[in-house]
Amino acid sequence: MFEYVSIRDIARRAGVGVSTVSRVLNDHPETSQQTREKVLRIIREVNYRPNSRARQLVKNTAETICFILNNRDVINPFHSRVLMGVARYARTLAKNVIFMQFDYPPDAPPNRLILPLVIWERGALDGLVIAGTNYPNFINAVKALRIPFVVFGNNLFGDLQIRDLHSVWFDNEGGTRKSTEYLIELGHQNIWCLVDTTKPWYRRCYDGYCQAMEQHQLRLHKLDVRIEDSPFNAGVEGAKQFLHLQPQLSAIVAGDDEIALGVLSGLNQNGVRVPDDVSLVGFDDIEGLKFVRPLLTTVRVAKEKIGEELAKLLFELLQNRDLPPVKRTVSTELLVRESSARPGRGLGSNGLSIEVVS
Amino acid sequence: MFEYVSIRDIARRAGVGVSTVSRVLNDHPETSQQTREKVLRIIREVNYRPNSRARQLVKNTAETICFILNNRDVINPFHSRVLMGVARYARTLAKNVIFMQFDYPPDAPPNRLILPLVIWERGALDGLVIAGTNYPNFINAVKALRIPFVVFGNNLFGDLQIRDLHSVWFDNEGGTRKSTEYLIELGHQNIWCLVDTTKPWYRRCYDGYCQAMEQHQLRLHKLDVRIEDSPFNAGVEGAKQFLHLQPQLSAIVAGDDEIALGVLSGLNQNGVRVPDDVSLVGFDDIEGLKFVRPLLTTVRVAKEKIGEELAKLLFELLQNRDLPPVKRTVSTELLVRESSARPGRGLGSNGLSIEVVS
DNA sequence: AGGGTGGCCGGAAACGTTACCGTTCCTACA
DNA sequence: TGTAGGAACGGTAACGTTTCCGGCCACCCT
Repeated sequence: MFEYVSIRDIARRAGVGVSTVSRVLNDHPETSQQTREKVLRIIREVNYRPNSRARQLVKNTAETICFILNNRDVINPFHSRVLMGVARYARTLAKNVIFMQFDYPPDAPPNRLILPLVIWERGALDGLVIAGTNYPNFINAVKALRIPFVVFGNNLFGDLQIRDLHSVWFDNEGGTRKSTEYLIELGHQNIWCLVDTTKPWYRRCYDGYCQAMEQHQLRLHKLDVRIEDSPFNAGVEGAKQFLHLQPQLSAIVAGDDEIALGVLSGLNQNGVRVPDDVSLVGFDDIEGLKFVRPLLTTVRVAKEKIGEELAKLLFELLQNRDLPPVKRTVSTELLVRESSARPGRGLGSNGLSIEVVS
Repeated sequence: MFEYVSIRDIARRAGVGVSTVSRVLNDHPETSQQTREKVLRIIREVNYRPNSRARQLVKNTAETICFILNNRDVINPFHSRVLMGVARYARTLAKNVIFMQFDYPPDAPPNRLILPLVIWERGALDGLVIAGTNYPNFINAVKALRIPFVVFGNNLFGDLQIRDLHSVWFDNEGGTRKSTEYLIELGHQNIWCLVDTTKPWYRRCYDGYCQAMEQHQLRLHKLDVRIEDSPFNAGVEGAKQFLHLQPQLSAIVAGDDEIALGVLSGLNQNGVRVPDDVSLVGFDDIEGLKFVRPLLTTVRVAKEKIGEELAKLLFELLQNRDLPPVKRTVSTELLVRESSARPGRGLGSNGLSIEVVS
């Protein structure tokens, strides 16, 4: 190795006690100006850097949280933004963020779930941000460890008591309601919603769609598909079914942007033009779609803000362990672009393309 | 708080010494079968979980590395794959990965750089994976701390002595050489390379292109642009200049996929068809391009593999601090899709579309 | 002059482990 | 029977901090 200089060395060289050095390091007021300066000088001279592990041991804090991405084999653009939000917020508080990916079977009982070591052990973590796709068993297993945690709500499966959790959501329902209302205001009536209602998040989309339609006393049209792997492919498949419904069908609300892209692709291949023949709206505002024409009208989710709120809530919880469970929602914003237009042919997109920027 | 059970409690309850409990916990052989079982039973009964901080303190290891993403305000799809590779590899060794984003001015002297606390302090980290865009000052500042580190090489600026670093690269030069050679084999001769040679990584692309061209004694054509923010826009601009060169120009090698998309967009807008009029190849194989037609011929980079190699190299270095500096390169692979074809009109892409899958 | 007060500081216990070292006890072998 | 040796285990000193407690001294007030 190489020479390790500890607080005791500093104390010796400065001719003071270790507690004095500690006080200087931690900006405690009960030190005289000159001792403080002397100590600081020595510290700089020998390039002393305190050992955080020892401090954490005695202060019983890790200064670290864990962002755990469950049941995902990649960090998709959505979650990478969320992670960034968490990391950024944590940094303002000089806390660290451990990133961890973890897979677990949804049906294993909580006490049989083998959690990552860093979670199971004591002291490595102050708290946990649970992201990715999640099921009750994992949440309950973490709960049993009595470690403070917050959950990203939208991709949560099962019948958890949300009111017992600290969670952050984006407003899936409100967003889809907004996009549906926008279509209605454009003059569309025959609006279809393409979702997979076995997934709670798509289900909430559908609920938002229903609210808007019912308020305007329009008939509900649902195309309910099973999305296993690729939402894009589901969209392509959906488009095929929509072909039979043309031209009565005049607009489509897709559960997310990937589905919408599938629909777009499927319709294009069959000569149906968007938005001339059919209007299309998505959800999420995923990145990397600036190359696709027509530009997709969608609902923007402030992804980084979600991460920020997750971290903020967790640190609030760490400050006050008795904080009553709270569900926070990050609002969404309609982004009108090129894939939507008034019904009735010939009305191209150009005249209507308005970009809303926050 | 709530009751904290320590190794001493276990020892007391089991009627053994603390060292015996420790031996059981760490699978040391010098324990009898029955003591071991008794201790384990008590541990389960009271749900004891060892405190990792204390262990780390005495063993002088953090079991943790840090993935630091420098000078990026988002985790782009490329780096999210790299991070995933690092996290996955670390997990096989039961190590943790701290994720951190950090910005620094390229021109600040190393000793004036204020590093993140977790790096500067002792004990929080065993080593460092340096990713994102980097400059010599940061590397030197980390070097001065004597903390083991590895660097993702491709986005490195400046005249660092690479031979003094542990670094992992993907083969930018070889990849572009391959894609250029492929175009040459298709029959193209008038091939242009669109890059920004002030950036080392694009420079390496250009070098690869040159190697292929020179080997076949073809004339070099470089369109050298300055890319400040958006490679896509640079591509669009580049396309405009290419218009004047048509129809002599028959193929374009773009520095990366984003540039290529800009070129594609720019050419399309001006009625030049890809690949019928001009062939186009990119670099990186970025995700989310499955929606763009024609599908882009490009060079695939095994992004997750890069992360894996970074982590692997770092842990090797932690095992053996005297490991001589090594530069490892992850190979690339040509991905022939739809944006490239034989020169001479009318030859559409369909007949030539071959997907190479690893 | 004596006592009270407050600023400053040093000693040492604690945090929860691991690792070293020494002790005990049992077995095997001369 | 005596002893060597090894298995099993307990005590305790570390690891490098923070914090509590008590002591010293200077100063001020009565």
